[in-house]
Amino acid sequence: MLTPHRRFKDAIYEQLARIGKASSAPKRLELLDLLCQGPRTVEALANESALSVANASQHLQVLRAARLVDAEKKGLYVEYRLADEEVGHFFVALRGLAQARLTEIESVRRAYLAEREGMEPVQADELLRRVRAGEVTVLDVRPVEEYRAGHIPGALSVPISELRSRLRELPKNREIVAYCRGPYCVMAIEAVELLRKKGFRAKRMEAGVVDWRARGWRVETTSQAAPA
Amino acid sequence: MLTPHRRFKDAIYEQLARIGKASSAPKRLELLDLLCQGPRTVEALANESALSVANASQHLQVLRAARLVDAEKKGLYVEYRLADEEVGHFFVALRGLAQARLTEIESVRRAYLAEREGMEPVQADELLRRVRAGEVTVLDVRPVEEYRAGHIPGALSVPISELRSRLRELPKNREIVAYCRGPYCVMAIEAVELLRKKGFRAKRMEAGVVDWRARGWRVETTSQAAPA
DNA sequence: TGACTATTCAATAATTCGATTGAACAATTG
DNA sequence: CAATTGTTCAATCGAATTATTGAATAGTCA
Repeated sequence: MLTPHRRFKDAIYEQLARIGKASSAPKRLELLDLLCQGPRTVEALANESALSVANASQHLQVLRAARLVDAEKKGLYVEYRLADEEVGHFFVALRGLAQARLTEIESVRRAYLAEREGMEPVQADELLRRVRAGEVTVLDVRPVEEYRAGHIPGALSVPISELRSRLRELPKNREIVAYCRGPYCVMAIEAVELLRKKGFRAKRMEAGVVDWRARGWRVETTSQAAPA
Repeated sequence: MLTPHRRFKDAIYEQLARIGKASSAPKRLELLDLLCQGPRTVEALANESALSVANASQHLQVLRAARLVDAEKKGLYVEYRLADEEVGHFFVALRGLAQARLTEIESVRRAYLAEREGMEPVQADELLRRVRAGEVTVLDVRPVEEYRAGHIPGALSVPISELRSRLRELPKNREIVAYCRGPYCVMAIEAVELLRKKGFRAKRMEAGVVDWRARGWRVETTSQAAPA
């Protein structure tokens, strides 16, 4: 009593579940999120996600088995990257669904960000529009490598670690919008706090490059200049 | 050595993983797919997905715990439904990603549909355009309840089971486009086969109502006429 | 070539997950 | 009220996952 029809359906949904399974471990989602910012070595991924290298490697291979990431040996290191833009879009969809449906996420966020984000809730769409229109100075506060791998067109790269010493590069009168890896990354929040304290008009944008890309908008990359 | 920052990230990704976990079992994805077509009772879901009722109920509760579906008691039955349109969009994204990245899906599909789908690969976007423009007669060959729960505007409801006896209702000269639950559903394929044999000009559209909705297009519903 | 490094593999133990079964519960019907 | 029906709960077992550890592999660099 196992019709061909049933076999077919089982096979199809089993394939779909490969994607779900790959997305079912918190640490794998963290790795995916990081990879959405740009390619990285196993070691870098392990460090940033607080995993042992062996453990990170294992998770990465699960992701690779699900065809979500690709690996390429580059010199001494193996570099992992998203297999496809579509993977980023999927991640955005998953994150958006979680945000929309799981109220726990908002609680967690509030508990952590608490008062520091005294930032009035900015109208996300309106802010995006102004960023696109070039009406504000856009700051990418992620590490430079991530900026190089892809950033919002026109954005300046000022990693959070260098921000304090590079304040003079920024306009006092024009509004500044800072972004980082996405809604659950704190770099842009810290940047805005610092900027405001120093008298700048600054806002945080929750969206990151993945979100930008997912909307079908162009992303700028800086080709790595290979030193002779 | 567990910074607040790390705790925060762990908590966030753990939440995201709830969605992934819920989507990690083939049978749950099948249930989701069915629910994308419209609300259903536990029994109906169990039947259509070849699960025992107890088993289906268990899976449904996992989905509910992840806030992907809602349950409502309706008389003697409990009716499950998608918790939100967004869930449908997520399912479409997951299915699309699987289709794009997992070549195995195409193999499985070909192996099953094989020659029967001697159907030339239709340009999906072009077909959608013509359907939207009303340039063709659109046939919804799913069971009536699903048609009622939501269908493509202007579509005629002709369940596959009734198609043979209702051929006279259809135009001989105008092109007919049949759709069903989606790309992995065979009802529309069977419909097109029959229609062609009977001399109609018929094509299959892979997209279903979820896909339609995911594009932000309007879906028509038929309010259930309550019999006195 | 030989030391070194980044990554992966293999084995283990702890945990979680899924299907199955039969009982429990709740609402309806006669 | 008792019988019926639809759904959920609880317990069990086998399978699959995860983190951990230490060893193996395959490259690089001097």
